[in-house]
Amino acid sequence: MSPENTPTGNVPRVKSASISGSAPQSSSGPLKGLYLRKQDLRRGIELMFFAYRDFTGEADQMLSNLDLGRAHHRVIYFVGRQPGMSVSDLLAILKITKQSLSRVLSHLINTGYIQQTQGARDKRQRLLSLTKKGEALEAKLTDLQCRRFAAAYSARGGAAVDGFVKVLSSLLDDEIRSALRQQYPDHID
Amino acid sequence: MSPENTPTGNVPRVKSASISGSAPQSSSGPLKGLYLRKQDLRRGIELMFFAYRDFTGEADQMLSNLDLGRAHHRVIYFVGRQPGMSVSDLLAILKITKQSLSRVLSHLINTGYIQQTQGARDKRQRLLSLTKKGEALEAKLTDLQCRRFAAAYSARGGAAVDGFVKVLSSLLDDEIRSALRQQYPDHID
DNA sequence: TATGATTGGTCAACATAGCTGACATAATTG
DNA sequence: CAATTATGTCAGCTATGTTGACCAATCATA
Repeated sequence: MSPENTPTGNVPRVKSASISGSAPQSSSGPLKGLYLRKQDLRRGIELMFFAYRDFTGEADQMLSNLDLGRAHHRVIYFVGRQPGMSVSDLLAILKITKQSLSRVLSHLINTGYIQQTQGARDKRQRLLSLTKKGEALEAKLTDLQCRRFAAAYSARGGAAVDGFVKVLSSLLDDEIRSALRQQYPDHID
Repeated sequence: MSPENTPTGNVPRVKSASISGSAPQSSSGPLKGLYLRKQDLRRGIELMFFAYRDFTGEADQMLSNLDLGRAHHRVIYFVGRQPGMSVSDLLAILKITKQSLSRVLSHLINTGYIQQTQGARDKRQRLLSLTKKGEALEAKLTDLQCRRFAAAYSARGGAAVDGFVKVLSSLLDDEIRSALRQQYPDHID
């Protein structure tokens, strides 16, 4: 990136999407338009990378002790969130192929974390839910991650949480954002 | 998770890390302590999952057209961010094994995206930097992701960005957070 | 009711990107 | 000189994604 190599003290900005045309002044005002500098955007990129890795790290560790991976975690998490969901519901959320899901899901069924029941209205459907064993694992994993969020939220306060949720929502693809908007009744969007 | 199955309208909270002992009241005040409900924490978990996927999606697409993957992207990104870094610097950032890095890095060197120069002070070091070709690719990829951040930041404003950065920082492992604190002069932490 | 679409599953093969373990070379450091 | 460090390499394994080709059961409808 050529503007990255501009000489000392320069503050390059991205050349798109300015909402109000007004340019930023001086520095470091908490509410000023001064958060579109290249360095601020890169900080966002890097925070997403590191935070995602740390956010998943503890759960990954616990999972590996059970010979499970992050893919299993996702299945357990979303089935626990919405028991009775169909396989195609899950595929739509995870956005992976059914062959990829099958490997993981079969294993979770064979090892007694997840059970399937035939759909009542549509007998083709295999509705997914956690077994007692699955619920116990989901609880441990989700508690781990919730604790991390609770600590971060508590440390930063409600206004920061509000901004966090708003910005994350705006980072989503439109399709996903509108899907989530329906699921969270009090979603900030 | 058993509290997940509590009957209608219940609002279970996580059982740790309350900073001020004060309990939350009523609902929906933007600044109140009412952001530690289980559903709020799960929303955070899910937003991280979806936002990270969407955030990396566009770049992944562009990379796959060049027969590169996300691992190559990380190398290109961090070398572009800090040209002249050593291999062990990069390993410390990525937290992968040198064997994993080697596969990706060798490929990037062979295909002319990255070059190595012998360290002056320590001749064992191979200092990494982007070639012109590498700079061009880094620029395209980073621009893609910066655009997404710029749009989100613009849409939500400086206060939201501030909260976003604060909460993401607090989600980090301590070790990473203190490392980042040094790199960003005006970091909110 | 016959046909076509949907839901879910399977087999096979492949790619990416992580891992461990065992070595090797060159340069630095004590 | 000996130990440590920085880097690289070979070999093999695992997890998780991908295509493509099928198949069976069920549903919806002309």
